[in-house]
Amino acid sequence: MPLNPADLPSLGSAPTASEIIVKHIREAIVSGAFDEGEFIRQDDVAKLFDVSKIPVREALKRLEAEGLVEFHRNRGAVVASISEPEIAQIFEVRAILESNAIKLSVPKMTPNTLKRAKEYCDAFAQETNVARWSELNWQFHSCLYEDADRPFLLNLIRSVNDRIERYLRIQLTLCGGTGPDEREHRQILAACKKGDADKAAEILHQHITKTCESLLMNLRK
Amino acid sequence: MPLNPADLPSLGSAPTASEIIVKHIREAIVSGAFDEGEFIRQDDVAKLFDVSKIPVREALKRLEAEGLVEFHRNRGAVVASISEPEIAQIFEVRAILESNAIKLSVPKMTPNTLKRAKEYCDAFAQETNVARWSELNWQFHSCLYEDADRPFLLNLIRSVNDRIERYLRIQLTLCGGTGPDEREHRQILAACKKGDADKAAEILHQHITKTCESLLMNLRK
DNA sequence: GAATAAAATATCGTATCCAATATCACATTA
DNA sequence: TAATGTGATATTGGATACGATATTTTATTC
Repeated sequence: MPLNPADLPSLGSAPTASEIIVKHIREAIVSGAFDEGEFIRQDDVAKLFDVSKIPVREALKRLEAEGLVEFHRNRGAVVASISEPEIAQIFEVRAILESNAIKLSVPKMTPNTLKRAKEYCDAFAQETNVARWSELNWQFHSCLYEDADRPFLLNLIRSVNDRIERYLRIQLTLCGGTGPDEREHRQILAACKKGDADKAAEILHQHITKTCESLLMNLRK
Repeated sequence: MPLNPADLPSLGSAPTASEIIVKHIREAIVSGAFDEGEFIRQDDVAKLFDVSKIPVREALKRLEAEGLVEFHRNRGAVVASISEPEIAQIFEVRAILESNAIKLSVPKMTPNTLKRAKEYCDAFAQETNVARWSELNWQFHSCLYEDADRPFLLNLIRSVNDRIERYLRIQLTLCGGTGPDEREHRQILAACKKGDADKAAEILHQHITKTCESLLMNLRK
């Protein structure tokens, strides 16, 4: 049998209440639907999903481990607020991880991946909706790392990205415009097409660093 | 008052039951006290700490997010077992993160840090107890990254290390001997003393890669 | 008005219960 | 005998109700 039975049950069965809640709250935080520092009331969430508080508390504990919420003892969970130095450090880690990921990916990159990346890039250039823009941005970035075939690294990159996406969206909502981003994306893509892994990594590193600087500048105003 | 009262309660007050349980189970998994794939029964843990199931379940959800346990639906939590390719990927990420961390740290490294690192290194060379050896190994490594002043990066490195420490300990228990490790530690230390950040990063990268190869070899037998 | 006391609110945790499901031993059948 | 079906059991996932504790807000007193 080609399938390992031990791996299937957790994948095949319906998600638990706590899993569903984790997913929704994570999405709400990442997308910026919650305000920074806003309290997430257990009772409110429980009523919203029509469940008891137990799965809600489990969900919040999980999100705490992901760095998306913080617990204040006997006061509850708040949407994690990230200081400027922390944002800078998270972007720094992004630059490190993603430049290494693309370096591993480029030598194995398929024409199909390049085609998909170009499509995301084109769609990204035309999009005006913030949520969709953010989605396409991630699609573009992550598909450049996929051929590296490093699921652990890719999951880590996703988790690190989740922590700062709300700030990127806030910036974009306030300031609009993705001009320099698109140009840099095309440069990265060109380096990938040429098979120049080091060049792609270098541009990507600069791209992420620049995004961070721009974000911090806009956040300070 | 120089302190913000809102930030204190979570730091100053006694940990919650769930926090205590997280800490103990994490330690038990990391240290290898649990067998890989072993079920962690909610009732057993609850009785052990003399609490109800709720804080236990919250603790297990947290550890799931950290990658230390896996849930099998309606069967419970098991100690996460990591496949060989996953181990290789985790070590690869370690090499990436830690070599970058030491690169950031070396230019700012204080004489005191170098002194502490040497002490850990010396103690490491004489130690025979596995748990203590592992502790000193981490102390040595992490103190080399501290002067970088990047708490987010350091926490990430710790979390990644936690996932594989149980395998390192198993290897050490079975095979003993830390000869090559100690020599490489001294080489890293020498590069740090000289202020050669790139050299330190390079040796560290090789050191971690070699540790991984050696671990996989021993695990396969 | 400032300091203290009391009430309201929400979390953290307990105890008990129930339903769904996975496992295992056993019985049945081909 | 081997494969399949069938309970019995155990454990999880979750509900409910309650108590304890800590924080915030309101009210009261000086």
